[in-house]
Amino acid sequence: MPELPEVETIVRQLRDVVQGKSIKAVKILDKKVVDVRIAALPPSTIQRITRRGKYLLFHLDNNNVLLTHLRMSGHFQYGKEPSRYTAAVFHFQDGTLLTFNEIRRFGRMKAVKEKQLPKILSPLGPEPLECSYTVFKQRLEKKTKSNLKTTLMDQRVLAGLGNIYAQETLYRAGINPQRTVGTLQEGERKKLYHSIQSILRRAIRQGGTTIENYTSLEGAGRFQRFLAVYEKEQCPKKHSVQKMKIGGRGTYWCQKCQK
DNA sequence: CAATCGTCCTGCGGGC
DNA sequence: TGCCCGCAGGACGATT
Repeated sequence: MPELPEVETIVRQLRDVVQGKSIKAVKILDKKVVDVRIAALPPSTIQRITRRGKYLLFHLDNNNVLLTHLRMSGHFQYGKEPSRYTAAVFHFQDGTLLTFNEIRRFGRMKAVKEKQLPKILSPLGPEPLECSYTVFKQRLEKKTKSNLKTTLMDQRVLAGLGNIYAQETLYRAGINPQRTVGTLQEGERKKLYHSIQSILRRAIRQGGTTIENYTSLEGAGRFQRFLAVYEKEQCPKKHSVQKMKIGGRGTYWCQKCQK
């Protein structure tokens, strides 16, 4: 499940291989996943590739943007022939190709105008890695009665954390995911803030986490080596890890390390 | 306001 | 061995 570090990794790799290239033709194989209007756009060059939260954006000519969300299993492949999961194929002027693939068909790619972006992206909270502690604290203040882990995954509060990194940051901060936001002491909140910063940075450095479907363009990420609780039986201190549902989502945590 | 539930969709694992 | 069933999960809307 691509979260911020995985999307950031993919964005960086896409920049290396397709930024600046001219799109000759787009073939859409799954109309549910990919907006058919994309095939009708005038021939364009990929000017820039950016990320906002878990969204990935291809900025084309004429202020057109391909707004992409990978959800659970969306992924790109460069220079490989389409597979049964390919939703769209981008053919470039130089003869190379990029495929957008989606196994579970939850991912989306749509065409929007640059001008529409502020409005479309306005519900999103700040970028975790560009967010000061003061802003982080302010964001949490609006959710004092809510469950902490669910709040970390709420894209309107902070944009980019998903199920894996919410659990990992809480472990590192030593905080029980069942806690309510308002019960955090100042010291705990600071520790959580710093955990988010360091885990996301490290995960990006490691090329993301590869669990099941996620592969970046260059293959597997390496952060799964550093996971402390997610899908683990023991935490790094060899305590047994619990699993429970929080907000309907599987949650791993250590009863001894997280209070 | 917060939590829960249903929906979308497919692969996979458990059970028999 | 093979089939069927149910689960998982990000976002979002509807309901409790």
